[in-house]
Amino acid sequence: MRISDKYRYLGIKLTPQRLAILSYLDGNRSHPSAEDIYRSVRKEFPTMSVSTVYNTLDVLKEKGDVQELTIDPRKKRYGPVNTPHNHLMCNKCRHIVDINKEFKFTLPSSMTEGFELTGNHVEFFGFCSNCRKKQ
Amino acid sequence: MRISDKYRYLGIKLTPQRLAILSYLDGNRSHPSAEDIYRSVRKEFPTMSVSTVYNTLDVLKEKGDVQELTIDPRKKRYGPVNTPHNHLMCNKCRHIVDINKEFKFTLPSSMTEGFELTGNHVEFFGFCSNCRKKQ
DNA sequence: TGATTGACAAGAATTATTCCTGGTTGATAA
DNA sequence: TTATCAACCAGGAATAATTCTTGTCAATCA
Repeated sequence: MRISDKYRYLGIKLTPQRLAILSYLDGNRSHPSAEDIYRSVRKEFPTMSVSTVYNTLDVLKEKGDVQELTIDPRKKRYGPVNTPHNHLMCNKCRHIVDINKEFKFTLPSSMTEGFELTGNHVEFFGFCSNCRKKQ
Repeated sequence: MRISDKYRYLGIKLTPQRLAILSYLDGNRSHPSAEDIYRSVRKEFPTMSVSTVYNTLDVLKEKGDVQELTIDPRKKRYGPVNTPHNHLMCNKCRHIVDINKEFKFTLPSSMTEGFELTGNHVEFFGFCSNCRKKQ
């Protein structure tokens, strides 16, 4: 099902704002924050407000079309679905390295409590070469 | 190296407050927030302030003795190192299920950019049985 | 003893996010 | 076509978590 059909089916409008955010995220590997998205989409829609960005991201996330990433403990970051988002973060300086590798695990259904799994995210942590020196 | 020796070696004081937080987290599987830790440790140290909790957690984290967890996008949560913290979260209602399974894998050193790895965290996401009904 | 430094408490300031309100739009049905 | 209704959105206020700042204290060391 195409996404526009899906939204029509759900009785939800795929408004220009929503499309703009979706297309900004499509293929985007930079894990932007809401603020980043706001700044970019605002060029096209100067009247758009931050709350609309948050609202929209929530809607798209609920529909499974956008991923909320939890790499950065300070703020939420977002990305398209269907791209692996695995990261390695330094405990000290928060430097983040992308791990371009996909991990496929399955969980025994006894553990999933009826969830429909849509993806996973593996976060490695440790100390980067700079911070290793004095720990 | 014992932790007290390590801290002496680093020229850092393992103060009563720091010890209290360390021991509160030791073996703790409830992924408490800074607030939770504050409320608990305050019983023993009534004068302790929230900023001390945050400072202390930062120090302990930098030293690799405490893990900052990113399960909950609303606030930071903390846990002892060396315990697996894997989760399954609903994209819609944010319901979180603990996955009591340990995933052990390594990364090829070509990907780690000189990091010293100390752990990992696997987060599964999807839709819980309630939210599956209307997506 | 005096100076230096790390640690701490308290509260102010900041920042990301959510909430609220009122107006607008677009689809639907009379 | 027009009325109705719900979804949508902008703007800004409110909230909650976290960080920053400042003054004080205690331990360490010259």
